[in-house]
Amino acid sequence: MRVDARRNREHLLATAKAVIAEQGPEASLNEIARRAGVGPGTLYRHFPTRQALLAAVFQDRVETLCAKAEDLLAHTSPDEALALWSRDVLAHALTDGGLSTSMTLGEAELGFDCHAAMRSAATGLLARAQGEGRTRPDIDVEDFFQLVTGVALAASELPGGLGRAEHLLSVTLAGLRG
Amino acid sequence: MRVDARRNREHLLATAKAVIAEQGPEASLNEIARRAGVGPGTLYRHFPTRQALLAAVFQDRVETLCAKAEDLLAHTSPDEALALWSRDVLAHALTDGGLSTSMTLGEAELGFDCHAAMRSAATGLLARAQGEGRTRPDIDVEDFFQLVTGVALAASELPGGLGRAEHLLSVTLAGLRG
DNA sequence: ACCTGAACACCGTTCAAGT
DNA sequence: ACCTGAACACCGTTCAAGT
Repeated sequence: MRVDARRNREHLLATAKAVIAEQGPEASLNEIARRAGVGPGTLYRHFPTRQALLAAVFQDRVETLCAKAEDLLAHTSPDEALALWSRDVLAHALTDGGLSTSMTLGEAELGFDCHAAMRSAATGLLARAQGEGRTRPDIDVEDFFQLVTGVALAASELPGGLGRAEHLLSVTLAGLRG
Repeated sequence: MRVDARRNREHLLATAKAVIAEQGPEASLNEIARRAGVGPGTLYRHFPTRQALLAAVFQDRVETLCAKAEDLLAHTSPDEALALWSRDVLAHALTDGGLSTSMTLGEAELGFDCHAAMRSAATGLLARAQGEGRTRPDIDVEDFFQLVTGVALAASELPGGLGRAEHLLSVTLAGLRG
């Protein structure tokens, strides 16, 4: 990779993070390129699809969430771990519409498959909560994610912020216990 | 209202219903006008905003939902009425992305305020379920709607259809009972 | 090898000109 | 009074031409 290419990529990514923080994940790609002082073709060269760009933008946060899952798995009781991680996922989801992108991301992008990473982090927490804790056994990882995603999507449409979202999440978590 | 204006309006509405059934609520307004054989200005004259158009398109279904609520209020037990109505709302939501529009609709459009209508229908069902039934008292109508909307939004992003959505809803309803 | 930016087909929206 | 459709400023996306 040529030096100017590498520099372009980094600058595009930094610009994308800023613009997406301002305008959300639907931000105009042309504007990102414009602000980065680069032609639209250059953006497409580095990030062939919007999803590829979003994966790169959110990668850090998803990795942090996965690390947090490992940590909770090792140091917290089954039910509490699941509840705490759900809240973290919710907070991530409410920041720049991060979840819908991280969750929906189907295929590996840039050697980093957000969907699989989140799924495997959640699988451990959920299985333990179902074995040693009080979580209903007829729930799978996909159900769990859809419920948390649902609360996040609904809460992001109406005002109320994280506080309201956490209230809704507490209802959902109660449902998961039966 | 002139006869040609009235005819244009009706034809636009019918065309909009068809196009939205095909492409969802984000369908191109220009295309709706084009298919109706009318200039875009004419569509804007009759429906000044997209929300106004969507309100007209979904009005029948929202009215049906409200009538159903009245019915359940009169003829079904508190808990069952709330559960059955939730399922109806969910089914509506999964058809052409109907819910997000009906729910988010803030102000009166065409003398028909979807949001208020749905809210008042739900208020009766929820209050009764909290008084005579087993529903948690710390839930208000807005919470209830957000939770159902959340399940609908999440279920509409991933495959699985109404069946999967009903499974998720059952978890949420369990949560509403504490 | 990589960047460039004009170009294409769209979008929502407006508004002068018509009837 | 109502309709018309060209026009405007955008959008995502592509690709020949440059360096």
